[in-house]
Amino acid sequence: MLGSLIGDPARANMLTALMSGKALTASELAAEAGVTLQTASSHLSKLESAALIFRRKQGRHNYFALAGDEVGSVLEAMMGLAAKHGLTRTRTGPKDPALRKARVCYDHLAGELGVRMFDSLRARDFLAGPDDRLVLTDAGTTFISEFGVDPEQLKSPRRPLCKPCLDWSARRTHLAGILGAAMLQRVYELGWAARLTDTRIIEFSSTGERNFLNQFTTA
Amino acid sequence: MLGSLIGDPARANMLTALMSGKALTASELAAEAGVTLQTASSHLSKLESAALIFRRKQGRHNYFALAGDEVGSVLEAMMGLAAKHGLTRTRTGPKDPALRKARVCYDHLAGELGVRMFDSLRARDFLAGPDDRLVLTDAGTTFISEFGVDPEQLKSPRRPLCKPCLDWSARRTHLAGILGAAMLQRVYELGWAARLTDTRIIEFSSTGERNFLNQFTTA
DNA sequence: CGGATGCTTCGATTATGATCGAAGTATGAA
DNA sequence: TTCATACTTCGATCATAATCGAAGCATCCG
Repeated sequence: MLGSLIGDPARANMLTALMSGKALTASELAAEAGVTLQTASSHLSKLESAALIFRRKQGRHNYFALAGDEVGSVLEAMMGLAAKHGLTRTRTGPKDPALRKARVCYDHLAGELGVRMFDSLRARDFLAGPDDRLVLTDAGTTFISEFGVDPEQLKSPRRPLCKPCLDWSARRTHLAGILGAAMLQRVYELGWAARLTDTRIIEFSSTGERNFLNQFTTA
Repeated sequence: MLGSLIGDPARANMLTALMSGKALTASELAAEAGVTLQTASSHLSKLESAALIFRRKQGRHNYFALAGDEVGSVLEAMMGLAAKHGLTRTRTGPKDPALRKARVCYDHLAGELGVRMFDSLRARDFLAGPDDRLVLTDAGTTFISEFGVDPEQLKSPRRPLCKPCLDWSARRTHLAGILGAAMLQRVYELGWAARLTDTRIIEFSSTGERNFLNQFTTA
């Protein structure tokens, strides 16, 4: 059944990664999904059997890609509806504590710290409006400016400024959109954290984490 | 997660029944799904929490319906893909012959007649390009103008003009996008067909259907 | 050739969620 | 008012499938 195939978070994350249009190896997809290679292999076999993806073997590398535009289109429609309705994933996210704590989701911060940031911005009225129409308040604009994010660089006709993104591990919302991406970039610039190579883990230094928690207080 | 919500067979069967556009009671939906009333109730609660359906209580009866045309559209796309890939456990498309023939998919024509329109436009080179980049040809622009659709009103920065949409019942493509919606509106204006109240069925008069088949010939 | 890397397959573990019996509440009808 | 019907909620049961360690196969590279 298509729904249950896509409904598994690990498979959903792999399909999401493949929606970029790039062909990825099993190892890369395992990292995207935050599962072991054997688990990923098992999932990929199911997706392939369902003709949602196809594989191309190059030596010892297996490259996987979405089977066609129709697949991508349906996935996109589903994600759009899911995003609009703020649907909760049933899995609680990856086992790896580091991934649970802070990781890359597309291009913004996810995990407990990602949720923390969102909650903080919400609690302090830096973000306002219902989840499907989040806006940055004047106070919020001031806040991010002082944090080092230039509001002027956030304008884009094609991508929302603020967008809630349902966090896989925390079952709550973290901040996506242009602002989410810019905030993560700023965290990198400040040297508070860095992305571990070939994973989605974002590793904070102890000082960086302390600074982050202070900056994005929920008290 | 949307996928897993829809992926459960009982829920899938209930959603399928609701795609007719009619509101059904919990008891009716339990029968559709082949589960007890208490199980159905539990499932319906989940679907309602996910805003995929809404309920209307009339005395002791609870009527459930899909939350909107958008939900129906996504479900239809999923089912179309599932059917095409042989992933479905149930019959392809609705059992109601009227729904199979012509129904609303979001805001455009689906079903056999919807596929017929698309095939016709394709066969006569009114639409060109690969499916992910469909464009209206000059001949096509002339054709739709003569049909009574104003090309100037079709411009939108936010929505594609032509877009293929996988048809649930026919396992083939029907036309979505602005043009698809405009064409359906025109069919209504011409009095060839009308949407049945409280359903997604589009009912053609015999004259209307004859005219439609002539207009969108595949010969 | 031997060791490293990429990946598949097997099998045991366990978290998850569908399921239904039981019980309770709300509404309708006689 | 009593009984029937529609539906919700609770909780125990258990089937399912995701998960990863272990092992094996295929390919690459020094």
